[in-house]
Amino acid sequence: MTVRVRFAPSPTGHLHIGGARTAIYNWAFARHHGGVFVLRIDDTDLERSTEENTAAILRSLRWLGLDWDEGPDTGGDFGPYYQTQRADTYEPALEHMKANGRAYPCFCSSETLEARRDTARAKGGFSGYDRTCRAIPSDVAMARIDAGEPHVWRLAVPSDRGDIIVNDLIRGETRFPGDAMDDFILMRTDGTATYNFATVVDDWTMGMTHIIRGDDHLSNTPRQVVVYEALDAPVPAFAHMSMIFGADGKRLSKRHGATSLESYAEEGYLPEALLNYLSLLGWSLDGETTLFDRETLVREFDLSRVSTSPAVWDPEKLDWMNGSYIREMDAETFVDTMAPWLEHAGFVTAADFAASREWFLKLVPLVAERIKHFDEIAPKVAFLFTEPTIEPSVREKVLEKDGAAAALSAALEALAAVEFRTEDIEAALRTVPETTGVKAKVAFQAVRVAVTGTTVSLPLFESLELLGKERTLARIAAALQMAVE
RNA sequence: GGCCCGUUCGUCUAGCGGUUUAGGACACCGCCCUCUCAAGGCGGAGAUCACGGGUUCGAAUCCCGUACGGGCUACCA
Repeated sequence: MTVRVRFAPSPTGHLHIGGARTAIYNWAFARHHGGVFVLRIDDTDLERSTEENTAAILRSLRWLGLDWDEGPDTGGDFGPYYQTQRADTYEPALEHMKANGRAYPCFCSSETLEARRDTARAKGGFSGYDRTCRAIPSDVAMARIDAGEPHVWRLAVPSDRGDIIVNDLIRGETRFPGDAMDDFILMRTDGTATYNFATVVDDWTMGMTHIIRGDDHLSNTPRQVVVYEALDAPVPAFAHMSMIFGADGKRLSKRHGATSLESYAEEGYLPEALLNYLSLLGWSLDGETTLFDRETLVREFDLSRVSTSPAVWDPEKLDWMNGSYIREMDAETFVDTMAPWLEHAGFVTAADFAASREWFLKLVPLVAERIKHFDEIAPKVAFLFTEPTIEPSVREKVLEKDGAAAALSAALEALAAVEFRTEDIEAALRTVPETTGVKAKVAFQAVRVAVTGTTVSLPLFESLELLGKERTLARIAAALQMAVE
């Protein structure tokens, strides 16, 4: 049997980290088994669902490198792939359940329901629907419906159903007491299907073989199992992964920082790194391997290795991992990736990149091992495109230090005499401590500040080569003025 | 309140009854490298396996309970 799995986000916002991981696991599972990965947009929350959000979610999934075999944009034999467009399948499903006595109309008002629930809960024990309307003879019920009385349709949980056992692929056997099962609402007064009814009908009619989702749905599973049974539909296999928490042990939310995948893209994280990191949040390849590519994930992914306990989102580890991927990039790709960041900073234009590609390629090794994500790049290379301003405190600490002026003067002279290549620049600057008696560290820091404006910079000799002789000498001369004043 | 799930270094995890002085990764600390910062190399500290009972010759691993955390308990999804 072909494996069919789905990712069914609600377009009420951008793709969240947790949703992204659910998508990855479903995708990896499908690809591992040569199955079908389906994307369905669960847009039944009309109030909050938007087309923009749907588009953003698709964009984020693609950015991650996930592809789907069936979905809203790709089509497929099991469409439509928007839940709102599947509403006409719920009515026949309900008819089936009416016919076999597994659905019944309920005329209880929300208010009486609420009151009964409160008293039941106060007494302790079962607080679900008390099945009042289940006792109404069907001809009476039909008459009331015909008379136009408002009603919902409820699931009739068989009284002899017994415990519902879910053999979860991640957590193993989970048993839910049958007598704690609620005759929950399938169809609302307005004729729309509730979540637990709609998803089951959708998953069934779309031929899903495995439902892989967050464990916030674990408690919904026995309810859904009973619906499958009432529909005489095959029950799919379930796998519930734990959720992602923030550092405080609460569900990850906005107050923990960026939670949408899009914001990570905007900060210059690489999709490969996010995929890798997210994969490892609740799954392990072998306990040792931390860096792996998409093909390895597909080859090795296994639900039995998915963790049962919640994982805490760790931005520092993501940073490390992203940095690691950045360092592994080849220079050409790096240049292409950094281009938009430098353009956005206003340093260069796309044309500059094409014209000076060699120059940019030289910049790569200097900056690659110093950033964790691409939005850190602009400040590090700013001195190459704009005139640095030297903070008074830096000026005092470095340029006005004893020997700094002498060192700058000597550096100016030595550099003026050489070709501007890294090796020659280094050789020239190394003569400065000898000729002036100024300590190398002091001399080099003076030059660094003169040229970059900062005490921390990219490697000095290489930086000077990239800056070029003219600009370098001008900046050192200007700094020398400051030093002697 | 009821039902369900979870609990191994700060964090992600390995571990599926003896091979464990509980392994790896991030973070942290130290040393090396070194023109600053990184990156890299080497080393270190860090977990009485939530707690309490069992079962067993033997338990992080199996069972029960307790605590704590989370989820569901809606005419939300």
